[in-house]
Amino acid sequence: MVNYWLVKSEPDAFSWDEQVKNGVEPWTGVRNHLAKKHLAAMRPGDRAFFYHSNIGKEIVGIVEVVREAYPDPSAESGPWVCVDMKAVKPLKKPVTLAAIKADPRFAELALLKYSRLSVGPVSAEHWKMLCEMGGVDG
DNA sequence: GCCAACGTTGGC
DNA sequence: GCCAACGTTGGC
Repeated sequence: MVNYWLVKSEPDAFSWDEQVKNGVEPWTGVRNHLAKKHLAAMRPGDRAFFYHSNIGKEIVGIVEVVREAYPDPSAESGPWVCVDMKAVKPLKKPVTLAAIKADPRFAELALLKYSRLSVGPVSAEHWKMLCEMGGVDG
């Protein structure tokens, strides 16, 4: 069973271009308990949208989880975890936040419902719709 | 255990 | 630069 997710990054801190260039990258720095719960639920093979927050405000690519949650080396203390992500492919056409908001079918999407959550689930239906909007196959 | 104050995130 | 949402902290 493959699950789908959406992860946010400020491109100033870590961008899709860097993800592509580096290949496999640890997804670190999550300091929110709900987001951490989502990280811990990820399994190798799960896929996630890579979203640029603040600058761009659009989904720019698809990544795949290659290593399940392990202790976040960037955390000095606490129970924080990270996963390793691998770039799969960019969207042919980035899907903007404005475009997502304009479609009422996305009202329940975690990205909209919990705007400050940096890691959230995406339903299979939403995944398919967003891939179509982005011009790629899931 | 409640709640006000404060900090951070992220959209606008 | 502002503000809303939300998490955290600290006084009581």
